Amino acid sequence: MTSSDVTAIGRSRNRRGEGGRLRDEIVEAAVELLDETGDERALTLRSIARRAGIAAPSIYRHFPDQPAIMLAVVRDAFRELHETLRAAVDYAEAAPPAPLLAICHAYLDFAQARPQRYRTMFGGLWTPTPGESSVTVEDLTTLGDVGLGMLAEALADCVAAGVSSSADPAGDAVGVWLGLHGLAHQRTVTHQLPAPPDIDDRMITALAHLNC
Amino acid sequence: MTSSDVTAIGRSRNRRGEGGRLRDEIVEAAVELLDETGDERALTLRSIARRAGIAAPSIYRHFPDQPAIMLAVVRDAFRELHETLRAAVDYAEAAPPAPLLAICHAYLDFAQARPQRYRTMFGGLWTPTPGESSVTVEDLTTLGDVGLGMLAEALADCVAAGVSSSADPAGDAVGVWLGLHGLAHQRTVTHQLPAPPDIDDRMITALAHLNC
DNA sequence: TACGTAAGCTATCAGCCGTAAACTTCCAGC
DNA sequence: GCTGGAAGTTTACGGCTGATAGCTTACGTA
Repeated sequence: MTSSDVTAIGRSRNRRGEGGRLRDEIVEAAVELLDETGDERALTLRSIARRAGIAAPSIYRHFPDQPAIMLAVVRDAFRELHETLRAAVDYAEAAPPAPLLAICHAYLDFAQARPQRYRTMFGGLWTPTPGESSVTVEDLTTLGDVGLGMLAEALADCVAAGVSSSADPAGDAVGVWLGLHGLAHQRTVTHQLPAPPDIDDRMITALAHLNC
Repeated sequence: MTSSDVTAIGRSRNRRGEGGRLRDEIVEAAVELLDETGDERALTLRSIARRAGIAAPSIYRHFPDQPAIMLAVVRDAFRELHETLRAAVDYAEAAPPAPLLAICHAYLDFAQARPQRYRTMFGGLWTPTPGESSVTVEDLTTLGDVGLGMLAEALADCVAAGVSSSADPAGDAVGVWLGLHGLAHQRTVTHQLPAPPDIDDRMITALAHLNC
């Protein structure tokens, strides 16, 4: 046993009904670890426990598995992303294409502010082998659909307002999202891209068929 | 020690000057493992050795590190990608935009045929912590530039031939690549995308400003 | 005030990992 | 034929991992 596995002295136990609070602390510790190291391999059961200041087996009170923690982290990140996008589209009440652009930029900002979390969300690596974990697949496939729906709606509004010439807003929204994803994902890996500074708007304009 | 760590009986040692042959076998074993498991965490020194039918420490004759194997795998994959793209553009001698489309489709086909390797190439996760490994950073940033250059050239030809209205072929080529990357990368994660079947050409046409 | 139970801990297991050091085998050239 | 070195092996060490079983502590309720 390593000495760092020993419980931190400062922590005081939660009250009777509030044991669930530790659950949030565990997820929080995992997120911190992910943001700092940028390596989801560093999110071991034990390292998370160390970071949260608890003993490793205490995690099993709140999560059945180690992959279950990853799922919680990713789910949290998706919830945060959806809230961000929702806030962006609510804020931009101006005429199209302003809401669409707001969503797109909010998406890119989200990814840039949390590169490691973004990469983990969409990297697909944390996905556990089916049957070996408590995490089920249907949980995952629908996680990204909310954002896509908002994008499709905003693009349809653009078409209705005459600022987009898209003949298939639903299909083109997927294209817009894939373009955003490529840009966002690559930025999480490197900033060495020889891209022009307005690459964001160029891609969005082209993929959404704006002003054309 | 696990019994599976024992050397396979069948292997016969390489001749005097041909020790380097094992190097290729090691990389090959790593690639097989990556393609099968889809998890770069499975590419451990020992699992690679088991797969190659050798003892684990034998790897150190050919690689200083475990990350060095990953670099070799990724480098190999990039070389293969570049050869594929080169072949595609050589084959398509037709007038623009045929070469551009050929490159793009070859790129997407490459990713779809080797999803795990593609994700590893661009996932950024295998990148070792600087200073802790023999792998240097300058090795990595330039790995993808070759393909980008080919793309830019093909796009410039399109502009010259009047089939693209791009005002900045070099910059837009980056956009095209990012779009392709988003599409290719997301496909390596899931096929559940609600994308129209012609999403590839839609994105390429839009990002490259073809026929417009 | 006594007690049941939630909350978290200690101790421990088996398994895998990367790596170092020293040993064996066998070929190539003198 | 002898010998040196290349090729690869065996053995071993320390450290980390996920997980289980059973213990302690303290709080809310009856």
